[in-house]
Amino acid sequence: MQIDLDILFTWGAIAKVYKKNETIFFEEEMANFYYQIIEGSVRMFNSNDEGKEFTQGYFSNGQSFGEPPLFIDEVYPSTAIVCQESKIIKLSKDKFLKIIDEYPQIQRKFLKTLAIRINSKAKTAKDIINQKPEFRIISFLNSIKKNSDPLQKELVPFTRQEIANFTGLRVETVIRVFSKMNECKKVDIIKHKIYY
Amino acid sequence: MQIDLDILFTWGAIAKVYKKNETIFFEEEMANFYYQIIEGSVRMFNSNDEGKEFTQGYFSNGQSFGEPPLFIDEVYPSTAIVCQESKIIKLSKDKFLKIIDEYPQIQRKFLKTLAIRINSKAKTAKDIINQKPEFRIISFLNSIKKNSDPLQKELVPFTRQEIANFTGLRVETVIRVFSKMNECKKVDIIKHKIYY
DNA sequence: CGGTTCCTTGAGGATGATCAACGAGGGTGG
DNA sequence: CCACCCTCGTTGATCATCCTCAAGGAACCG
Repeated sequence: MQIDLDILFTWGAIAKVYKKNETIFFEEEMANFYYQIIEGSVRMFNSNDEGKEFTQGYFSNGQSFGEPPLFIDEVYPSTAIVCQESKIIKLSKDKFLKIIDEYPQIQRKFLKTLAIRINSKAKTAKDIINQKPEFRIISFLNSIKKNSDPLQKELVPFTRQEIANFTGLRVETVIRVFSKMNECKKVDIIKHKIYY
Repeated sequence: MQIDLDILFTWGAIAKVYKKNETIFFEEEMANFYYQIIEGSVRMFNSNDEGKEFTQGYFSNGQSFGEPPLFIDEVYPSTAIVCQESKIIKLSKDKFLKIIDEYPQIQRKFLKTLAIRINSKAKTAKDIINQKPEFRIISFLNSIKKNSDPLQKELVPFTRQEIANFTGLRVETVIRVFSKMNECKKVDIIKHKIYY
């Protein structure tokens, strides 16, 4: 989902540049701003006591993130950091909610956005419960694959650690599963790069 | 979220009685109706090849369910069945979307509802990844507990199997965890009933 | 009181996590 | 061009844990 930049700036939004690995907001922090990425990418994740991380989602150019808590006066369920230097628009919660009220089409688009996210979270939950590391990894690969043709393999633009964080597995497990999948021709691995 | 019954009936909704364990819609089925429970309760879940189930959510009196796919022309990510004889309102997708357009306050409420669900799904995902059966179970117990006072224990109205389905664990594991939690006084078990 | 559903326990096994160590690649500065 | 560093990938051994399977007990309901 993205709101037109003209509208955002008219309502007093500011653009801020975040350095690589800078945190935008923390888990449990009250939600006070609407964020929309002009350029760059953002990762939302949770980490547990032992430092193990779980990635809730990646967001990039043009996308907004962290909006749900704004609608319900809640805290953020996850932490958000930028993966690379990023330019991000920031608008106060009040103004954001006013925009929503003012422009019904925008509200409608948010409804769609949230519906999409619920669907994808439902899918993720289902696949994670399903145990079986290979199953989890395949469903992650499917979720990021652009074309759906199994014959036309594309580069998987994630490190094994990142995939581990997405699937809730450990790096070593991810590596071993990929080795097996390579043997079974389910993926190609060329120079350590994964193609699916 | 619930829409006023007068409005629903005015727009041609009908109420239908479902028998216990009857299926309302299946996973992967196209979403064509809006459903709202007048009386009864509904469970949405996925099951994998080996018959292991994962419960995505329970819904009861007054609540609507299965709306997200309506907004985005999608199929249902899970199956919905009634847990007990239930009276449920059914309205066609077209009419539902018209109501949404017609009444901005209703649209706004749906935005809130979806935001709440995203938050709770994010939490669930986080807790499930966190491994540790006891941790998963406690977070499930917290999510259903009415009062938040740990001293004032209340009956947990779910069977061990149901809790297993919610947490993605096996019955035996759930039972063993509860036995331990009983010893540590984290829960009370009286006549096999669990109090938390 | 018979049947059904739910709960319980034990033994055994599979599997993913953990720990530790090393290899490969890419980029940077001398 | 080489040396160094840093991140990422890889491998093997060991361990803890949850699942599986099997069998039996308890509660509840008509």
